[in-house]
Amino acid sequence: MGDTTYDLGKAELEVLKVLWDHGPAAVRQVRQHLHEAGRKLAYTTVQTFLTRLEQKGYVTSDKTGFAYVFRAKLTRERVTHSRLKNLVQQLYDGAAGQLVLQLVRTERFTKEERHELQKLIDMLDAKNEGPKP
Amino acid sequence: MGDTTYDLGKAELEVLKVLWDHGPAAVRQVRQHLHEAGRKLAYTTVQTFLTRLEQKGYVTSDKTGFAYVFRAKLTRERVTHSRLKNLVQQLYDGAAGQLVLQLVRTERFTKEERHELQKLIDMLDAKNEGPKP
DNA sequence: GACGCTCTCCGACTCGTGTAGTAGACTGTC
DNA sequence: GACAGTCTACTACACGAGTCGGAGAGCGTC
Repeated sequence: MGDTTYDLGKAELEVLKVLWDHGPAAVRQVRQHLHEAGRKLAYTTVQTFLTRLEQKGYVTSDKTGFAYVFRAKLTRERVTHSRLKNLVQQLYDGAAGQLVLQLVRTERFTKEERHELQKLIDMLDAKNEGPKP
Repeated sequence: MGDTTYDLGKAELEVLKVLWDHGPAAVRQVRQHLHEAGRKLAYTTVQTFLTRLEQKGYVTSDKTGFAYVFRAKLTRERVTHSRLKNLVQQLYDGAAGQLVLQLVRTERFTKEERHELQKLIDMLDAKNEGPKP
């Protein structure tokens, strides 16, 4: 489960991200948010993306009021996971650890993140004392 | 430095990966390796990719013997880094920690990797007691 | 009830990527 | 020195993604 590879273009993802960050929205609102993020697109362009996303089953729409309101169906976590899986697969033949190490090596972390990370590792350590995958 | 975004298509990356995994090679060898990995491509297709990679500056070629031998210029680490940066940027607005957490939460690690990770965190903890980027 | 605004639907165009064929150059062998 | 095999260079084409415009439908307002 969850091994699906979601084919999202760069721009499609931007649109989806607006829905994640700001919740359900109509074309106009989405476009507005994109504008504010420095992304100038024609109304119909945004609409095209939303329509395509819907065709792919990644968002749903319902027409309560005047215009269709779009809502993300696919979660950010799922996309992250899929993207990472892909990355790990393509670059490291599936050895995820290598990637995390590379990440931890090169990225900056806040103190909170380091703590959180520490906790997770402790959990991993605990969990991996015996049970099966 | 190193913030460049490398535009590599899926197939281009596969080819580049062969060079990473097996070292410099001519078209025929690359094609051979791809075949062994279950990827059947016409000779000229592979050649096209190598040429394009060279045009983009990601590989170099030199004609010592009969045929051109291609060598990766771009490293796997750079691509990983760039890809991750992109991912983090696109999905989390640059908050890398979030991604690592998600990764550590959902991926499996070997004992060695956990140790290595632990070491890195210790280093991070030490390093982040004061100095700036 | 006509005007204007906003929405949706559909079509269209461009560019990059994936894929490959053909023509001609080169090299080694009899 | 002619032939067979291999290499390179150039060209081509399809498809998806990114981008947008125009035609027509709904709705609110004077």
